Amino acid sequence: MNLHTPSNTARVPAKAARHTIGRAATLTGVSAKMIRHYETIGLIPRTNRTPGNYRTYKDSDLHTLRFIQRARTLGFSMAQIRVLLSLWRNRSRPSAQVRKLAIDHVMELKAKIDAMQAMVRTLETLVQHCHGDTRPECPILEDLAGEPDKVTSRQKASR
Amino acid sequence: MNLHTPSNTARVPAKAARHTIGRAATLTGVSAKMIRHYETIGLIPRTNRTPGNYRTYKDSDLHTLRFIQRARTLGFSMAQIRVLLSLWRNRSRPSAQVRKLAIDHVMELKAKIDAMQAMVRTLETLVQHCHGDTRPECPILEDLAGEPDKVTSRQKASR
DNA sequence: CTTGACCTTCCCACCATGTCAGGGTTCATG
DNA sequence: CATGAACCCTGACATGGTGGGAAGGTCAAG
Repeated sequence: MNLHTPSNTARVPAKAARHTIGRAATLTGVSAKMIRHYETIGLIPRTNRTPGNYRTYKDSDLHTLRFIQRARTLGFSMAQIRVLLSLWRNRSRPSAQVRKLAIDHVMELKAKIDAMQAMVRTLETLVQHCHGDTRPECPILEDLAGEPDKVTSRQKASR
Repeated sequence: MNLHTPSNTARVPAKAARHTIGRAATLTGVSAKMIRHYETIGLIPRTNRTPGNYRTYKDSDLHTLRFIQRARTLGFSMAQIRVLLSLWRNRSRPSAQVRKLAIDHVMELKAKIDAMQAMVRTLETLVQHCHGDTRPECPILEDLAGEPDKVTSRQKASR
């Protein structure tokens, strides 16, 4: 380990620690595959390489990777993260821009949540009315088949 | 229109109505593109063709397509729909099977909803604490950057 | 016969991630 | 110094569900 740092540990300020992609992956929670991918799509800059063509990452690179990982955890898309990164790096960004981006994302999330909740409501109604035994009658299939439909009336109301 | 049916309308029982893929698409809400796709992946059988190699759809085919469309609306995956279709066609299915499939799907949906709601909670907290003006200070970016983090404490609790 | 609307097949793109193959590098140990 | 394990490199292909487009065939109406 410590690929190219002098084995000298006490004298050097340890700032220049460099890591291979595998170490960067375990240290940041971003898989090596994804790190390479982010590089090819230009989300992160190309890093230095060793003479043997291995990518090397310094601590500030890890910081960026953790930023990306955290943003993914919050559900931001790559496109949004690209913007977030540039705002992060821009010391004079207006926080309103960041805030707007986050609010837009929250609205997207809420829209998706609403859509899925509507599905859940319909499905739960159907499930409630299905015997769930060995008999073939099944309101779920009847609903999907668009049959006269005594049960849900396709839940046009109550949305 | 009515590509190959005799223009005779009164005598023929009108059962044998056949439609081109475009008509099938507008009548079912499934795009022509998707109808072809469903055929190639074996979700629906290959239909008859006209002498000019056009696909033709009869009313029962439209019924199947509407079934698929409705199932997509409810968020079922292609794999699940494949099963649902076979259960639908099997007159002696036990309704328990259908019910279980629906319940599993509901659980998947709820898990996704929960995950997204967690994102929303975190983001809304961050948004609340962001001034959103011309100043660069921004708790959102600070959180993403993993800074000491006075605001959310990454919301470890309250899950 | 021409025109325009429709159809055919085939290929590419998205998004984020994983997997696999075939080969090269690094480094500790023998 | 040589070897082997662990790691890295690139590149290709898959996922799921959908859209887009190119290049060409078919149909019906004018």
